[in-house]
Amino acid sequence: MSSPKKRRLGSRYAVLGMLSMGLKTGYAMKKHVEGNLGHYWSESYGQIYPTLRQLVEEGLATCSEEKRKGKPTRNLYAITPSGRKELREWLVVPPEPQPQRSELLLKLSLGDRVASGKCQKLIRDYREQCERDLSYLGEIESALREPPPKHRDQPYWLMTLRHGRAIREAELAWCTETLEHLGQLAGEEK
Amino acid sequence: MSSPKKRRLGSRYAVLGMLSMGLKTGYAMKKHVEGNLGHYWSESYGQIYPTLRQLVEEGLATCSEEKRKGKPTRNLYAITPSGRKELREWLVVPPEPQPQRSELLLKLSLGDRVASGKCQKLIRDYREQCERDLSYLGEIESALREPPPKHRDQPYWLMTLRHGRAIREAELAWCTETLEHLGQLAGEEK
DNA sequence: CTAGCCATGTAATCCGTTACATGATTGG
DNA sequence: CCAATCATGTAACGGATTACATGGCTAG
Repeated sequence: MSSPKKRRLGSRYAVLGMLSMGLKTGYAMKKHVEGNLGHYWSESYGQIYPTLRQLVEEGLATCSEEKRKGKPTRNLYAITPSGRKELREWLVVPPEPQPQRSELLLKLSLGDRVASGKCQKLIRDYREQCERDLSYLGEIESALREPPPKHRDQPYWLMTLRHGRAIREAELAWCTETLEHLGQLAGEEK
Repeated sequence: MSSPKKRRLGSRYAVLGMLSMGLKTGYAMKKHVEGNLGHYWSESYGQIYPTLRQLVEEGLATCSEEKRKGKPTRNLYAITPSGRKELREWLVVPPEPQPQRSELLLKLSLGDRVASGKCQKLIRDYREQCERDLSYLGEIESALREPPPKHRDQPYWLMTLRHGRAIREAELAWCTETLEHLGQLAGEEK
């Protein structure tokens, strides 16, 4: 009974979460995702606005129009008590492992089909990407540590940043290792 | 001009790649994905069969029906020279960073909304998942190393396995670190 | 004046999984 | 006889991005 339908609903709770942080407009949420959650989350307007409307319909959020002189009218959203409740319930459900696809690894696994230099380029490009990611994470982190008024969520945000750093550093090490292996393969070939 | 449409096309090349490895049926490809690529790729029948048909239409693969006594009839596919060419071209295009979403990190970032024990459980569960993944990767690896007849792709498959291991080990370390941080937070709270 | 930001929203499209439908053979 | 495995495929659904459409204000 009650077939165990697997619905993702990620966007729904991301939006609800941002409401719980005090973000009030769809626009602000998009900016927040781009600027702060970029390393582990993404969200598009096409998801955000319909989701906000739906949350209001379900009574998990409220909406009020704000008319301001000299600025565009905007819709201000706020989370309701039942919204907070549903968010808390979702937070404690262990996320089921999401099947991830890595285009890089797929390409690498077929590396035998191309010249070894091409494979190495693939890895070197990826290594550079990781380095860029690391410096980007560093920027977010220092921005987050700087001002005295610690946000209540700050300690948790730091944990997510540390995760990003740990992964990227592991990837860097793997790139180095893999470049060596590719070099050996290219050598044997001759 | 020529608007830069971003199409993913991942499944297309995954299938083409498996054809280039000598896999001949859609069924076999599904099994191969489940058994060997599971740690970095997934593919469903709903993708595989239509893709195979499309590849034949485009001349990148051929199809022949094989009738066997005592076994179900099956369609045998094979890659064509132009298929190999297109695959090789795709292989050297650097994959653009795919926006990834981590439900775990999203939940953790909102950890302030639930009791600290709940957060710790989230991380402990995740740590166990990583450990399971690691032993699964170990199984694949030993199966891959065992028999003398080295597959031509074996060295590359080992690289992807090392990637999985590197990431999972980094995640384990992060879990440990994060549990400590959560413990401290819970302590301060009192 | 014009580029860029604030702000909202929708429609088309793509990508992918799940569930369903079918059916033969083999091994216990 | 029944379950598992081999084997193929489609339809429905869901989730997410992209592109489009609109428009006012501000700073250079």
